[in-house]
Amino acid sequence: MRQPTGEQLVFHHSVFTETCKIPYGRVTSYGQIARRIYRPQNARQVGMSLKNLTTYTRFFDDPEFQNLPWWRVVNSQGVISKRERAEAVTEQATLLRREGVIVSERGGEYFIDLNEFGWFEDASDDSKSSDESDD
DNA sequence: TATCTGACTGGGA
DNA sequence: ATCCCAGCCAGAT
Repeated sequence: MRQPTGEQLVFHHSVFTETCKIPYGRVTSYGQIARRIYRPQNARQVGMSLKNLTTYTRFFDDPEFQNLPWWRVVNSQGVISKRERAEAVTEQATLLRREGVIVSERGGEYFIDLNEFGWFEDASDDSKSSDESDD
């Protein structure tokens, strides 16, 4: 893997920063993060940033990235996205359940109800944003 | 340099 | 609702 350009580092840093903002017990989508960092066409790239999380986070000093909550990011349908490391999927489901997120199974996939646990900056979530408590 | 791939999405059939 | 697919764009070969 090559050294990311400064522009890419900015992108990755933005993704990590936004991911860290996702409240405990809530989830958001790759596309939503892309929108939040003003790169609406880069949802796939958001996934890549998280895929290479350990590689990219070492380019930054931010200690908050040490325990970055990558598991709070799912796809726009509320499904835990498939990936090369299949184990990471069940691992993500476990981490989410540990935070109280209800993760149900559908044909071998793990599904989260975004109406219940989804986090969106424009959502009028007045009752659900109060149950935060970092670990 | 050319081509393929993927932790994505939204829209059309 | 489900399936399919073109667009997307940085990384990997």
